[in-house]
Amino acid sequence: MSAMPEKPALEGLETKWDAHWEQEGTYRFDRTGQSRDTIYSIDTPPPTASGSLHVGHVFSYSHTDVIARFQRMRGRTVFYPMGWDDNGLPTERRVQNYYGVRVDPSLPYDADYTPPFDGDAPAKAQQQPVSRQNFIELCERLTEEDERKFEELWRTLGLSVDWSQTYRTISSHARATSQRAFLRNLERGEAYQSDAPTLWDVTFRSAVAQAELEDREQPGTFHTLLFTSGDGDLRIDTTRPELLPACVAVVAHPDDERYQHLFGSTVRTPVFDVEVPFLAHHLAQPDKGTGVAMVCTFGDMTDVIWWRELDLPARPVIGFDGRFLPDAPAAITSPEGTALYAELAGKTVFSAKEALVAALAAAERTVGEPRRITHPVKFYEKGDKPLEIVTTRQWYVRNGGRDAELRERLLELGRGIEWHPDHMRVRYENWVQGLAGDWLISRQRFFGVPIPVWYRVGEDGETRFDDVLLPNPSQLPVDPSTDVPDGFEASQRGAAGGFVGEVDIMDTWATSSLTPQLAGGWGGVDDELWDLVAPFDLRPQGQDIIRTWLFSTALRALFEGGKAPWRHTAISGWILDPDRKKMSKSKGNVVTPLGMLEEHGADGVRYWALSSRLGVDATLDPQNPKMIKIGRRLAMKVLNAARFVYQMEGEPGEIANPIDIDMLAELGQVIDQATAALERYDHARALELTETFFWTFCDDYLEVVKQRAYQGDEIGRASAIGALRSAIDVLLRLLAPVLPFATEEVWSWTHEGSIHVAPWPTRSDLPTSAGTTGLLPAVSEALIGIRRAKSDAKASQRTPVTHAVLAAPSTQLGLLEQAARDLADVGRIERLELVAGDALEVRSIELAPEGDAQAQR
RNA sequence: GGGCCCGUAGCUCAGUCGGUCAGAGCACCUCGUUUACACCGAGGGGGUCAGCGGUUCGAGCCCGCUCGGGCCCA
Repeated sequence: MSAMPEKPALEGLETKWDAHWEQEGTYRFDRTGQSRDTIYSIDTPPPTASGSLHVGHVFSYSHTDVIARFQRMRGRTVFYPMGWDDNGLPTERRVQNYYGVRVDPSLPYDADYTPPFDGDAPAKAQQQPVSRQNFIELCERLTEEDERKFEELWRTLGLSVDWSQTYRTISSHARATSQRAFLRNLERGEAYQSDAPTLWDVTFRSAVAQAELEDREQPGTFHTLLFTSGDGDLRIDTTRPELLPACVAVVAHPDDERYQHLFGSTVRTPVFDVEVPFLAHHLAQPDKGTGVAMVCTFGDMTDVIWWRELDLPARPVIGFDGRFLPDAPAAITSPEGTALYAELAGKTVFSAKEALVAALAAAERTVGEPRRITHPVKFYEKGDKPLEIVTTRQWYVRNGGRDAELRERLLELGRGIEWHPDHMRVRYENWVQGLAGDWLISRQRFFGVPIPVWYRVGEDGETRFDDVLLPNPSQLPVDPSTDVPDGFEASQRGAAGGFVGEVDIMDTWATSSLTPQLAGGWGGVDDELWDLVAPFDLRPQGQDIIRTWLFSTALRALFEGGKAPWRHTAISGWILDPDRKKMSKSKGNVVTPLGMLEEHGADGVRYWALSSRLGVDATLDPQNPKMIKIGRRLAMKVLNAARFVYQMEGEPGEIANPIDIDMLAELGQVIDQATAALERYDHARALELTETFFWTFCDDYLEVVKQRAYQGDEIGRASAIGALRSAIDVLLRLLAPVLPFATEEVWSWTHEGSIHVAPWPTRSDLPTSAGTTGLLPAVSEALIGIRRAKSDAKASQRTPVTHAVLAAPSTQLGLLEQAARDLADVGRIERLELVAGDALEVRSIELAPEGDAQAQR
């Protein structure tokens, strides 16, 4: 116990109690003697280490913490680890720019490597090539600093994380786990490689998955091209005339009256003069342009569908760099066509379009002027050039996109999870039902978890991609670009009869989808732990990553264990600025969370976050953070009210006074309702109930019994003090998950041990089992009447009253008589008369003459 | 084009099972410097529950349509 201060304050509580909790191991996860049922496990989102934490993080992580604290107080051993996502593009870029290096996977590891710069790399520095392993080590070094800052912020916010349970997505452990899971997917046929048209970012020169796409409205131009058909010129509108050399067919809708006679015939492309079939397909839109579309390999995903379903040849023209390939497709045979293609070779899409439009115009194979339009174009979410589609060999993981049975199992899994709020399940279901293909997990980047395979090289020197060489599990993690498969020598790398390593890495989600496994010691790392924590109780996360993180985690769990990775998922909303815009760095409306915590205090900030229900967006005006101020006021009130109660002298005794009993009975209801709300993950409701009662407790009950607690007879005092202390002890515990600092401070004045491991209150903690009678509400109402009478008379609330008449309906009259003495005391009423009436009201009030009022002071 | 969420006081939001639900806080106005609290307290005014129609004895709540806002997918 610590001494009760004369004037309690919120300042400094964060530092004081964080250090104390760390020292005492208050939030330490101790598995001794635990079973799965006694543990509450949380699959915490690992924030991106190289990013910065913003108020949205503070918001949603507070939602998680309140549940962790509630479960801990209910007696569960809480497994609440924290991860850092330091694997991925943001980290890759930051490390490149910080140290002035870039990965070259062909380089050997250098154990004594020193980077050319250390945070002072000039903007346009020539980046020094380093091996992947060296790059990973630099990443680990740099992100350690970020992670320390993050941890500090989380500690200031009061997250009850066990800081000895942290993991990093680029660590050796994470790479090994990620590779192990991939190899198991491969073994079971859930992962496979395939040569297929792939969405491709030409800037990053990497394949992109469906989950990473976004549509952006872009200006475009419609050109009308003239093909040659059996009945002469055939008009075809296109926004991508430059793909004409890649044209493999033209299509119209099977019901389109205009083209019935042409289905099954062939047409010739303008200028390149290639013969292509005129086919029917239901995806052709009759109302778009002339209703005929040219099919090119590949302009968009519809081309891919046509190509696949109509069994068309591939005539690719765009290379990995986004430029036209050097050689024309073999179908172009005319001298004019060949010559024209030679002009396009090596050009960017943009330049090729200009050149081809000019050539078409010169040949008079266009009609009218180009029409400017705006249309949605697919982009990589981190990219700034439209995606192209190129055919490449990639690795995929099955996800139900091409398998109805698997899709149904995923939907079933989703139905087995309790979603908070429930309607978020629909977003998951929409995503699963909308999947267009399997999950492309290979990335042509350098930093990340390598795909752990090698390929045999034939005696002819050709790589046999179908002859995959796997590491043995004890080797993990491996980097195939430097490690050597069993049975080979390093010298055989790339040699005939030898091997080559896969250079691609995995999509970051291929690692992030394993956060339960990473945190829980899956895969032989710590089997005992895994059995204790999996499946996890809770996955908290943002609504924006249901289609990525939540979905991919569910998928991996389905493959590994056949069931959902968690029992509950709690989805937090966005933070919006006062204009209802989502806060983001690019809009410049981001508030730094640490500054906010320092200015207003953690309890106030938490109150703001916890006033919002799950799944609901919250607004925050950084200039005027009303809710934070209200939370701060509540925390301050807690300090003052508790101090007032605890400093009353006298021993608590039997709860004998009717109003004391009724106050506790009301509190009993609050306990039940708040507990039920938290059990259904409705922290906002629990807070609202508790807070409302707390203010009534302070403003009305406390005022009413104050006099008796100080100067009443022994029985009256003992009853008041007993009721006050019981109530405060309960209220503090109800508020502890929301206001961990203020409540711990107060608790420490009169209790040993932390409030955060004290038992969650129940009705049986109360020194009375009586039901509510309506006395406390009646007293509140009477009190408001008395106060209003004084207010109307423009008198101070302290003004003595010589005589007051209070009318009440018979039901309340009997109750009020039980509290008449206390009411008279708080109103300073010399003679309080209770009479029957229709409504509870003050009939008359006689204030003492001014002189007497002065005398009171 | 399809799906989901939202629309309640000037603002931010609650409203559980259809029946004391027209609510809270903030803001505003008035009063008060009280031995827990001026980082304060007390009191007060303020709403056509987006609109229209339906179900019902009864609708903020259930159903349909319309309007407006947001998000996701195509």
